[in-house]
Order: sequence, then structure tokens, then C-alpha cells
Amino acid sequence: MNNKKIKLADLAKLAGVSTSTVSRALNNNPLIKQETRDKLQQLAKKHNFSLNTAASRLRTQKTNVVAVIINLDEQTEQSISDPFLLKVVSEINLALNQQGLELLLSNSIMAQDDWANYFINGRRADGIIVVGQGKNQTNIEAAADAGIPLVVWGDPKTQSNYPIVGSDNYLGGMQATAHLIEHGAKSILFLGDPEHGEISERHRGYAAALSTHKLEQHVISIDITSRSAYQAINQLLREKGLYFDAIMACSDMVALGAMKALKERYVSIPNDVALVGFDDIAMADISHPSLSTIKQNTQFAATLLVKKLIQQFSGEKAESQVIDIELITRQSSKR
Amino acid sequence: MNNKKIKLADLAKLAGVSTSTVSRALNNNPLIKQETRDKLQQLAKKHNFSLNTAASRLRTQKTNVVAVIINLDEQTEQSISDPFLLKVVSEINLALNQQGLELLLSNSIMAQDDWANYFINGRRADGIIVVGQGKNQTNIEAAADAGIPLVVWGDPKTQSNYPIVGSDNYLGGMQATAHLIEHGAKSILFLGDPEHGEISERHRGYAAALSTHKLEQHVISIDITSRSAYQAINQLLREKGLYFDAIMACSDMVALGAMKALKERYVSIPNDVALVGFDDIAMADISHPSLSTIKQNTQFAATLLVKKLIQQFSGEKAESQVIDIELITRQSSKR
DNA sequence: GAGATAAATGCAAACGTTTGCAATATTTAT
DNA sequence: ATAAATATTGCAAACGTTTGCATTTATCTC
Repeated sequence: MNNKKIKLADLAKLAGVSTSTVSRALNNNPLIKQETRDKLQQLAKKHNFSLNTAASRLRTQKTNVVAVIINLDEQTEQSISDPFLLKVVSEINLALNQQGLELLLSNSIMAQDDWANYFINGRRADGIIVVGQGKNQTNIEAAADAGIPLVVWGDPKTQSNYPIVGSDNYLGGMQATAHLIEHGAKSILFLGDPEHGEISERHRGYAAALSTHKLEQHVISIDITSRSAYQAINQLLREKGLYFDAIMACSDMVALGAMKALKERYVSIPNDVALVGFDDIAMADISHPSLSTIKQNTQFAATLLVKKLIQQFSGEKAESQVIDIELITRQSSKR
Repeated sequence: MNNKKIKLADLAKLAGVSTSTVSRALNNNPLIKQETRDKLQQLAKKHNFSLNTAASRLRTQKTNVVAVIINLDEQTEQSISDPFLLKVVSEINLALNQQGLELLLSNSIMAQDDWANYFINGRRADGIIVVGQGKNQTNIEAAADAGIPLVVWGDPKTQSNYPIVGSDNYLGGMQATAHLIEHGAKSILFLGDPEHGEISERHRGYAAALSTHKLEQHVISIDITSRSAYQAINQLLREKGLYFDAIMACSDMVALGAMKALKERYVSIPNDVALVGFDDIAMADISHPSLSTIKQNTQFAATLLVKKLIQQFSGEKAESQVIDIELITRQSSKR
């Protein structure tokens, strides 16, 4: 095993050609005769040669890397363990790889406020995908203003100077709520934080559906974690009793936390309380009763995010885009 | 806003010093007078300057990047959505950032077998963390032989020429099983794939605990997903009836799938069937009944993985290390 | 078969840092 | 005040690619 790292020039010497030829051959430049290309590519493979990306990035000013930032404000603890966010990241990774791009992951960098320079001026990445809007939009806005290729997973109806891809949260909230109403719910809790970007849209949808049917809002503002959902419902049942007959939860994890509290107190789901979540994480299908939810098409979203980012690489402006959601009805809401 | 990217030389000109001085100042080299250092660092901040990593990596032959490879064999679909793996990645990310290292994520590259060159010879990363042993250990072994800084999350008792960090799966399997036996279980199912690296150790622990008490093994070999667990238990109950009184599941997701099947058929947990999982994912606490499980200390593991990788950067050899597990008893096993 | 066009390759200069060594400025000892 | 030692800075050569342009080689045209 050779511990001296082989370089382009070594290959060139071995093949008796110039480095330019090798470089072009490995990059499949049609300027080089097909035959020579094949020969050199084989030689490279044989010697386990891989282009030094540091050098090539320096020369080309391109990295073929995209930084993905998980943007969670304060509530570090739970969001990080939210399967949904991680699934989004996973899908983005796939979408990037399909385009020959690599994924530089960061979930702590958002704290410091010069992340844009850090990644872009530092030539660590060609562009940035921010997962989650959080509350510090000004930060993102500034980066976008500075011409940094940037794309955000969040609520696409938010006014912004950067493209946001995300589900139709308003429609999702409305459909979920309407579904509960159709199944006879009269007193529907909204469980979540209506201040929070995407969730506020879900809440607006909830409110709209209610007002159509002249029903009252019951907003329980909580941290968007299953634990605080559990605690909130527990406290509610203890202090106020069962004054509601349905819950529209702002996420599946929240819904599952609520479900646990209900089951512990022998509140029947869906008979006493019907329940709808949001996201369609794997657990929604596995829980008992299985959880009705609004499915977000993360795979499509990921390819879209990547596509819009690449557009910006070539100077095009990309627009925000709303992705269709789908109501998945399972046991938790059927009565 | 300046669209021309500023470089070291520009800063130097602005400050009226040489590039060497700026470079040293920004790298906090004590060779430079403290006063000059401060001044230059401020200047850099003021101009949103960030060192061009491409250039600096080329010159220093270091990237300060670690590639993390999620190593899943074939069963792509479910493993990717397994919250546990993603949590491990998340913890690794944190641990890396704490050491000033960045995380390059990869989950599909493992397919092609030259990933080692790709990352290391291509100077994309200084080292590699493989999450999950999978079945193609030869691949990893070759890389380790080639002197590539490498560390694996897996079963640390596996014989290997590279350091593996992971939980005491044998002990975990044994403790979980013993716990079930203590609570009166006589016929305990092992739910998982005993061929699979870490899980085979869990199975060995299970077998050991059983043989101590002269109990019989009942191994249900399934894909390690909640869905196939659900299907398997369903089928079992349908075809053979309730011939078991406890389940030791190879992971929490598997346990939760089994739990759903049991609940659907009104098998009481833990009274009719006691249940223990493995991992302690967030859902274990939220499920109803809450799931007893073997907790893996992922945070500690992550720091250890990173530490052992860094050791290798400086030529030291690092050893495999077993991490303590902890039995978390919740409702699913208490009777 | 000579001249002209096209195809294939080579030369050499970047890209922006870092760092050994040389050079200068500053302090200390005498 | 001068010499010696030390602290601080600058010079210039790498690091390994890519690519515009020049050059060579092959192909075509008449």
C-alpha cells in the first residue's frame, strides 16, 4: 500500500502525457480523444486516484457542496430529535447526491450570525439550504440580499426575498380541522405555538375552518414537543375536565404526546376525542390507534429545494413554491 | 454590498502589512504581536472576511472535515427513517463541531466501493465515521488497512482492525431478557434479525439469559422495521395464537410495531405480553403503554467516536470501546 | 502531394493560502 | 552607546488543479 498520495502529475508521467490531458480526460472533456480518455480513466481507477478537491475548488471557484443548516430557535432539545426534520434532511441529502452535490451538515452554526460568510466566502459551500424558518428571518434575509444562493424549507406563503419551499400549511390546517368537524367535532383544540412560522399558518387554517362552521377557537399554546403536549393535555384534563372533543395538533409528535395523556386517562380515541396530527412521520402509522395526519411530501420538496438552489447558481431567480399536502385519515379521527 | 470577494491580500493592503502577517494574525499565531492580531481580526470581521478554505486546505493538506457515512445494507428504506440512526448522526455533528470539525454527510456513497479514496485521496475529509456496520465489513477493513483514519459505530466486540464504539449489546440483550424473566415471563420471543451485526449480540445475550433459567428460545427473524414487526406478530397471533408471554425486540421501532399488533388484538401489555425494546428513542417514553427499553448513550458515544478519530489524525492507534447501557423500565414490562 | 482545416495535446499561468527562512525592529545586557 | 539577543514582520515558494492559448498531429480538399 502506497502512502505517498498520487497526484495528477504522477498519472501524467505514467501515461506519458501532459497534466492538461489527464485533467481533461478525467473531467470527460470531449476535447480529448475518446480512446485516450478511456485509457486515462482506467489508469486513474487502477491507482485509486481521486482529484484533489482542494486544488480543484481553488482553481474553479466551485465546491459542489451545499451547506444544510437545521435552524432551530432555542428549543434545541426537542427539535433535534424530531424525526420529521431529520427525514427532511435525509431527503435533501438524496436529492443533492443525485445532482452530484455533497451535503455539509450543521445544526449549531446558526447561533453565530456570520454563517453566510462562513460558508460562502469561506468557500465551504456554493449554496445554503436552511431547514426551518425559526424566528431570525432577518438573518436569512440579509444573506439573500448579499446574493448568496439560498433556499429555505418553511412556510412558502411568508413574504420573503428568498425562495421558500414548503407545504400548504394553511390548507393543511383547514383540511384537518374540517375533517374533524365533518366527523362531528364541536369543540376542537389547537395544540401548538401559533407564533411559530409554519405553525401559525396551520393555526390560520384551523381558525378559518372553525369560523365557516361558527365554532369557537380553543388554542393551547405549547412548546412543539410531545412532552409538553403530554403535560398540557394532562393539566387540562385535571383542571378543566374533558371540555373538548377533538384536537388538531401542529405536528405528529405533539399529537402523539397528547394521545398518550388521553389514553392514560381512559379518554377514548376517536370516540371521546378525535385527533389529527401533521407531518405523517413513520410513527403515525404505528401508533395505536393510528394517527390521522396531514402528510407533507418531503421527497418532492427536497428535489425542489435542490432544483431552486441550482437555479440560483446560474444566476436565475427562484420563486417560493407551495407543495400540496394530503389528508391521511386513520383511526384516530374516524368515528 | 461588495460582490467582488475579498481575499487575504486585500486585507493586507488595507492594513499596510504583508499577507503573511494577516494569515498568522487570523490564525492566532503568537508570532504576531497581540495588538496587531486584534487589529487585523477586527478588520477581517468588519469586511466579512473568511479564509478561503479551498486555498488553505490545498496548502495545509488538512480539511477539518469528517465524512459521516450512514451504512445501511439494502434495507435502505426503513433504516433511513429510523430515528435512532439519525439521532446518532445528530450527536456526532455536535461532537464534531465542538472540536472545530465539520460534517460531510453521505448515505448513498457506500454503494460504490471506492468511498475511501473518494473522501480521503480526494481531500474531501480527513477522516471517516461509519454509522452502522452493515454486512460489508471487508470494505471498511480495507480502508483501515490503507491507513485511513476511520471509526465505526457498531458492535464493539466485533473483531476488527479499526476501532468500533458501541453499546454493550450482549449485556443489553441479557439484561432485557433477564428483566422479563424476573417479571415472570416463561416464553420470550426474540424479534429481530440475528444475522445482523449488533443485533446478533443482542440475540446472544437473550440466549444466555434464557439458558440460565433453562428456558427455550423463540426467535422470530424479521427485517428490523416496525412494519415487518407488526406483520410478523399479526401473523403469529393469527396462525399460532398467543403462545408467548413476552417479547424482547431488537429495537424500539420493532417493539412499537409489535405493540401495535398486540393492542389491535386486545392482547394486554404488559399483563398478557411484556415487552422490552432497545435504543430508547423519544417515542419509547411517549407510547402507551410506555416502552421499557435498553438505553444507548449516544451522546457519550459520539464524543468518543470523534475523540478516537482525532487520535488517529495524530498517528495514534485507537481501540474499540464498549459503552454502558442502561435498562429503563417503563410500563410495558411491569406486572 | 501540398495547403488548409480540424482534432488532439502541451505550456504555463493562475487560484489564495501557509510557512521556512531572511530581514528588520525592538529590547536587553554590558 | 554598542553589541547581542529577542520579538516582530516580510519574501517567496510551494500546494495540485484547470484552462486560454499555442502547438503539434491527423484529416481533408483539390
